[in-house]
Amino acid sequence: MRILVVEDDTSLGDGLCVALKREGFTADWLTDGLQAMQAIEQETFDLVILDLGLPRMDGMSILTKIREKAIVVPVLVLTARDGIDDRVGGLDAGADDYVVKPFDLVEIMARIRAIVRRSKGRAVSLITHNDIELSPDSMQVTYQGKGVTLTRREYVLLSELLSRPGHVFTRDALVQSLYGWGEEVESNALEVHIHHLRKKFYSELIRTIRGVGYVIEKPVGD
Amino acid sequence: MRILVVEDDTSLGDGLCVALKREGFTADWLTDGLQAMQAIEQETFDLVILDLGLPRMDGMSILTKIREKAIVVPVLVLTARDGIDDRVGGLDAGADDYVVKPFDLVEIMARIRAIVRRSKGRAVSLITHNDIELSPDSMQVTYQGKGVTLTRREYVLLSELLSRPGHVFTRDALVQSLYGWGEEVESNALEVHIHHLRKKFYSELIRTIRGVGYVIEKPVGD
DNA sequence: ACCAGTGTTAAGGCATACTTAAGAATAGTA
DNA sequence: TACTATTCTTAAGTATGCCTTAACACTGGT
Repeated sequence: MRILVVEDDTSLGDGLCVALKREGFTADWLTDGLQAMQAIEQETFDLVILDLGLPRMDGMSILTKIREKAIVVPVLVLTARDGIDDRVGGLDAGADDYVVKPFDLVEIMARIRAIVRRSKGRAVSLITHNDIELSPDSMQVTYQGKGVTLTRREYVLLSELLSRPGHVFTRDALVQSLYGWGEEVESNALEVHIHHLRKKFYSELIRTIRGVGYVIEKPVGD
Repeated sequence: MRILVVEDDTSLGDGLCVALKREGFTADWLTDGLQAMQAIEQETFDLVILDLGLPRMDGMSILTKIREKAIVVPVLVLTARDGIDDRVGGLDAGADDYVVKPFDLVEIMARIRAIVRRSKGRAVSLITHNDIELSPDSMQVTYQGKGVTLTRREYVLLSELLSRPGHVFTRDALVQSLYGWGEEVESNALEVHIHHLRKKFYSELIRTIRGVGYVIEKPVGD
């Protein structure tokens, strides 16, 4: 579950990222509006948390452009002002929710969970990779047409890797997405799970980048 | 099958909820328009029963907003007035049906079942799975031709699971569809009901996904 | 060839789920 | 309203299987 935080206030952006990671999300953080727009176009996020006051390209323009380009991603707007017209403008421009700064972390987390839950219910995004089909909606996985039973950890790990083929996930990133920040694991549990996944599918599925982490190869052609 | 009742008249709202629960639905009840709008955005309901005269945000605005936001949920509108223009306005705004107060409980229940059936896209209101037949209308269930007596909770649980074979329902989702948010349950009641269902049918009917929830296997093929 | 990093395997611990039964709650009836 | 029957929840004990651990084998890089 990948979330992009676009916020130029350093302490706020950092705090949000930490809090998000603690909740088990993967959080990326950008402070620049133009960079953010490019990231949104090129990568896939499950949610964008968008401050309105940004350098180089303001939040409202980003929001408008996202909807113009029909990019399907929920957006949670942050603003320092609490003017009604801003709120209305934001919602009109296609924001999924709206939070006025300063906000309570607990509250914003609840809203984030609500948005993510909602959007998951809508989009039936079926992840496909070679002969593997993974439907986040029903938690079902098939390989060459046959159903494959994955345990919870295996499922989380696989869906994380499959969410961005070609992207190298560091061991730390994967461990974090499996366990959050609370309880660190101090053994080779991750490697064991990788092993099980390779066994249930085929061993070339997940490539090891020695000293770094793991990747799923991009399908041919790309 | 989860239904949201939005009605500021206490006795009417309460009466509707009781009647709905008796029919095997899960009913949540709100009296405030704004709260209702938020609930509709954040939760998932199979039907909204909407009074037009509401505090803070009137029914027609809610209805309009639901359709603006493209939230997919059937709406049954209640109104005290019987003016034709209201009726037309409501239907134009996207109501699925329209009932004028005071109404007969039996009649409204029939309409509710009709709407729900229609929205599920089932021509025949009969859910079949292997040797199990479940008719939403009468709350009757047969297994291998013989009638099986299910209690209300068992029925709700089974119909929820059967509504989407192959879909993994998380424990939370099932608890919510059984109880709404009125009364939370804090024990293993869900597991007990699952146990009873397996006993009344066969234990392989419901598969456990450890750490996640439960599924009914898709029949062979796909 | 050595060493750090990674793969493989198996077993024990522990969280999760099942089972059972009894006491609350609810619905039905007079 | 009170009484009874059914249904639901709670709780405790038991069973199950996933996850971690750890020990050892392997692999690639220097």
